[in-house]
Amino acid sequence: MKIATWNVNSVRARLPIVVDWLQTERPDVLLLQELKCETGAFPYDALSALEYQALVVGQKAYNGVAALVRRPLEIEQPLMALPGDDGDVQARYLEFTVAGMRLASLYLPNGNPVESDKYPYKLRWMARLRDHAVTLLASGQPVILGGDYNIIPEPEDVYAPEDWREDALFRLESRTAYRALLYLGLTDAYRARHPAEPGGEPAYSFWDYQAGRWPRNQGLRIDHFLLSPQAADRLDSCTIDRQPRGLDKASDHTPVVLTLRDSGFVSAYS
DNA sequence: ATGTCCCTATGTTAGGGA
Repeated sequence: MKIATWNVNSVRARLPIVVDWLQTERPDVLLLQELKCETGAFPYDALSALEYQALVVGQKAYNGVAALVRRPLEIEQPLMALPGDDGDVQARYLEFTVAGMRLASLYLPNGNPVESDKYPYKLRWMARLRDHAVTLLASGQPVILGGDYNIIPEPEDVYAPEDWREDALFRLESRTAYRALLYLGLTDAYRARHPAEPGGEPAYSFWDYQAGRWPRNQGLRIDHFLLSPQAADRLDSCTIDRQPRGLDKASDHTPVVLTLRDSGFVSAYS
C-alpha cells in the first residue's frame, strides 16, 4: 500500500503537476491539502480519468483537504471535519477507512503571527486532534494521520532553528502540543526510517517561494505521517520526493510518500 | 532588508495568507 501526502497550494493551479505525478507514481491514496477551492470546483473529472475517486472538503480561497483513492479500493465511513468544535468552519480535516485502515488528511493551522487569534486557534485545534486521536487509537485498527502539520518537530527539521525560535511552527508551546500526539503512541514515519544524524543530509518537505529558499535548500520538514502502533508495525518506507518542488509552477511543498506492508509482525513461534 | 505565488473582489491592482 502506497500512500502520499502533498500540500498543493491550490489544486487547480497545480493540476497538471499533480496529474503527471499520479501517472508516474500511481499511489493507492494521495492526501491533499490547501486546495483553495470550493468542493464543487474540485477537478473530479481529470482525476477520475486516472482511476482516482475523490473525497473533498473544500472552502473558497483558503484551506481545503481531499483524499484521492485509486479504484477499485473503496472509501468507507467518511468523516468530513475534526470533532470537538461544531463552530469551526475551516476546511482542514477529513478521515475515512480504506483497506481496513483509518486515514486522515489534515491541514493544521499555521498559527502566525503568534500575537493574533490565529495562534490560540492552532493550539485549540491541536488539542482537538489529540483528543480525537485517543478515540482513533482505542479502535485498535491501523491509523495513519497524514498532512501538513505546520510543525517543525526538532531543530534538525529546519535550516536555521535559531531564526525560527518564536515562530508558531517551532516555538516550544507548538512543539509540546505535537509531542503530546507522539506520546499517545504515534510514530513519525519519516524519522522512524531516517534518524537524524549530526552532519547528515537535512530532510525538508517545504521551501518558501521567497528568498531563494529552494535553490539554497533552506526548507522545513512540516508534512508528516503519524502512525498508530498497528500501522507502524507495517511500515516499509517513508520518503520525500523532492522532484515536484523543482518544476515550473511548483507548490511550495513536495510529496511525502509512505509504503506499508500488507501485514504486520508475525511471530516465529506461532 | 528583500526576494514569491495564489487567492478574491467595492476587480485589470491591492491586500491577505502562507
